[in-house]
Amino acid sequence: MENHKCIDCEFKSSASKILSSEEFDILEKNSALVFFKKGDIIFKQGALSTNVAYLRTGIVKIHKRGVSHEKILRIAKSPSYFGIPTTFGDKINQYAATALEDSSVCFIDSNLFRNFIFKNGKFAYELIVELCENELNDYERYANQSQKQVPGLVAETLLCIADKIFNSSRFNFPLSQSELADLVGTSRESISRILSDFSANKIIAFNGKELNILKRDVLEHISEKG
DNA sequence: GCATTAACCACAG
DNA sequence: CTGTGGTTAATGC
Repeated sequence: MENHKCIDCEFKSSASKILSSEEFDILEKNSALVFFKKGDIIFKQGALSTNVAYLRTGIVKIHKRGVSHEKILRIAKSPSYFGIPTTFGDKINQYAATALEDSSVCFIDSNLFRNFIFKNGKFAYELIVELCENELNDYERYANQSQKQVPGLVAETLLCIADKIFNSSRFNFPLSQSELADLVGTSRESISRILSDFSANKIIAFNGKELNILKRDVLEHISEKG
């Protein structure tokens, strides 16, 4: 645990911006700021959850063990809450979270968090907005996942990560190929072949882990035609 | 039938 | 962890 001053935090959620200074005091006494390295597990599937998790800085993957292998459900970028469903939906974590980049997370006591929701309607509203945005994004991806061919899904995913997470067409790709497979819902071998193919056609270029999207229009086309 | 797509396996850097 | 080749199953002309 680190000493932290919630009221001065530069990374407040839009919900917590609404809190009063008294509420910030209570928040501070009932939360912990924890730093994670890339690859660190933030919380495990199957473990007891007593805190809400707020991603203050960094990027994490939300993943869940399926019948045969791991499925990445979502990539979350700061600032965002990523442990609300697992804290309020069940006592036991129904999914896991792992840092994809060095990250800092605030763990907030769930009883306190529940109190804020009860007492502060605007706070609750901001949370609902965030949860809804996530849900709509997920619906969008699930709708396509069963209808596009794999190269289309890969193209879509690369564009999505570029636009929504890094706001750039050139960035350090945060996932391994097998993680990308688990996110898209395909095999690691298919990812390898598709990425090689994209590279051979100069649509993208990998420089180590740095991805450069060279032909966004082609990628968009592949993403759409599925 | 024949072609395409993609998964699974195995093995090699 | 990634790249490839062989094989196999499903699907669509």
